[in-house]
Amino acid sequence: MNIGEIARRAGVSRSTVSYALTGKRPVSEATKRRIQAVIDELGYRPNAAARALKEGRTRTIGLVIPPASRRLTDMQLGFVASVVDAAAHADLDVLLSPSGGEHDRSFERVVTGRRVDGVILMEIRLEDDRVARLRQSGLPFVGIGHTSHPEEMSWVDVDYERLIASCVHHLADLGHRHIALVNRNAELVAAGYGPGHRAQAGFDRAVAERGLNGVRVCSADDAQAGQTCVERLLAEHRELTAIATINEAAIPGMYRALAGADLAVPARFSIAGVAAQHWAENLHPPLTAADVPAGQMGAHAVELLIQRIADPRAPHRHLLLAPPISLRGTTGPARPRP
Amino acid sequence: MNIGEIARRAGVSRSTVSYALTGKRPVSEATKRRIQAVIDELGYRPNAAARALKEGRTRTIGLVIPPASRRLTDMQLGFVASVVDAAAHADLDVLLSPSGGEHDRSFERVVTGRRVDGVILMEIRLEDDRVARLRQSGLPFVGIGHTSHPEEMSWVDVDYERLIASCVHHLADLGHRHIALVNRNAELVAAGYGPGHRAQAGFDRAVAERGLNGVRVCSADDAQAGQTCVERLLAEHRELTAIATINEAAIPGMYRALAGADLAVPARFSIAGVAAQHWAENLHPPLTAADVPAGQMGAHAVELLIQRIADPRAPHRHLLLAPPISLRGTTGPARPRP
DNA sequence: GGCCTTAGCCGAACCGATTCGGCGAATCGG
DNA sequence: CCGATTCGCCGAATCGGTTCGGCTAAGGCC
Repeated sequence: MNIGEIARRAGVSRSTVSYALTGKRPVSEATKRRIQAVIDELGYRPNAAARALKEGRTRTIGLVIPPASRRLTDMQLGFVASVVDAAAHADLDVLLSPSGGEHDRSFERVVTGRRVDGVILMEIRLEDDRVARLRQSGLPFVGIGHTSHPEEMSWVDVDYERLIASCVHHLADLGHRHIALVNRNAELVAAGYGPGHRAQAGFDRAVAERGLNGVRVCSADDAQAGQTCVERLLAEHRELTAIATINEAAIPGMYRALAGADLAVPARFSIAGVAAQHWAENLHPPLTAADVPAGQMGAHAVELLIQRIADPRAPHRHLLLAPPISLRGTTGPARPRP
Repeated sequence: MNIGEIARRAGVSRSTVSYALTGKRPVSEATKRRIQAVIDELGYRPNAAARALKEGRTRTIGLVIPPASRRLTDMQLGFVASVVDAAAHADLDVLLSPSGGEHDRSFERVVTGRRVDGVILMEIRLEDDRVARLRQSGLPFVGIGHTSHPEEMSWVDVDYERLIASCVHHLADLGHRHIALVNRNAELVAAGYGPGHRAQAGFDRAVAERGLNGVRVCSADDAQAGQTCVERLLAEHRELTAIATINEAAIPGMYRALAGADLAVPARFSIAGVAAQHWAENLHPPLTAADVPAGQMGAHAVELLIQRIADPRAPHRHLLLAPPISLRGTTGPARPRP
């Protein structure tokens, strides 16, 4: 079921079959039809490996995700889904590669084995050696997130700094003077996870600008941890009346901690955050949050990558998204705690 | 940076480099070291396409997931993660292919373009034409889930029938006489989604065996739908005291509906279900459920697939998992509703 | 009618690996 | 010391496509 077989049955040469399929040289209508008939009959598809070998491109992109052991957040899941979707629309296949854990063999295979035409990198650290690795390999790549040298690569990202600042300003406008930031898990932030650092920066800036009392804490990325984190927070900072957060997964636990402390939301306590729209809407009550358009981001990343593959020496492009805050009713006027 | 370059710099032939790397023929230690030195210096990796072309295998497996538009359940996410993980451990790459939506081009490419050595198929319908397609193509594949002809393919699956029956028996043992089954969304079940049908079968069987009053409903797969579904259920069946469910995503909404109706769990109302362990544990209160070991299932699927690739004519193997119910405190003795 | 263009097709080289047959030298047994 | 094995390596074929140069016949032009 190779091109030679098709050629033989159609009574033409292999090159003619190839040209009939790609259209890169003229082939008579009659011959085209004859070839197509044979192809349909035998269900022939060109061998991807042979084509990749000769053409020097694989029509495949790599998607580097956090290691499987770590659970993806709802937002990350949205990225993956939209990347896969956008790639499918562009007739590209997606090769998944978990990295950051123990098996960096997968990442190495993808980067250096010429298995893909380009790479989309998720969960980027401020100093990320995968970026260095990709840069030196010359493989086109686009980040979802960026490093401390944003100009040296193409990326799309969420402007966590600005968004968290917006949350703080929003809360301050409502009269809140004592606000906590609940960040992602401490190891991630310590390892230089960009969103974690930028959220801190935005929080600090807004707190300073408004002359507020700000507290920063980290919580592991699950509901249980969110609950104990906020319980402690409430106990240790009795004047606290609001929380800003980028830790999606911990939010249900925060709700529980507040309910347990008899602090109704938003009557007695306010929460605002940055989260995937789907997640924010499905919380109860729905979270007032900057809705990260995960679906668009993945699509943009694919688009950027396709351009980069087409012209690897074009200047880098960046896309910093700062969606507006959707008021859903978890923030209200400050009321001092009893 | 191809094998010829390495060979030239090491002063040997290309075949010797190949044999030095694969070890399929003896090569002297001295030559091996010399070759390895050149390889390390240049950072050479064999071209995957060329190797795939010659060897006739790609060292890649395809993972066919539900279309990106649909959100993956926590359980499905667990499958994906564990498949990727297990594949990485076996030095296999994973090609993602969304299917079932509009872009079945991706599926066709994977199946017929010889881009993968085998396929893992998720979310299988009782009558699934992708299975027919794969069978006729001769490509080895393993299902996570199975069709109405279970003997004609290899698969791993959760014994929903037995597990839901166990839930019902457990509830009956606690004295519940009026039990509802909350299934996955209606379209999916109508389309012949296996777990949905088998859950119904198990529910009906157990209800009949214990002479109970059983109600079957479907709920869309999100919290909001779960809430309205249970609210209606409670209103229309005032004697109901327990729910069995396989609809993970709807459970938080069910909790809310019960709380809204002043039915404390488990004091006045009981819930038992089938869910990913991680999900059940992170609910509040933690759900009494048969914990689907999503992680193991993905690993098993990969293992089965590897065997199948190695010997495509070996008899099919099946793995039907029926994990025990973990009592976490959402079920208690029946108490008639006011 | 002769010459030039062009459409339409063929043959062969090539991409970068694997793999098989074979060859020279070293080793071994008798 | 000679024939048989074994070791270590090479050369060439091969996988299945794409692509380039070239050939033939038909058509256009003066």
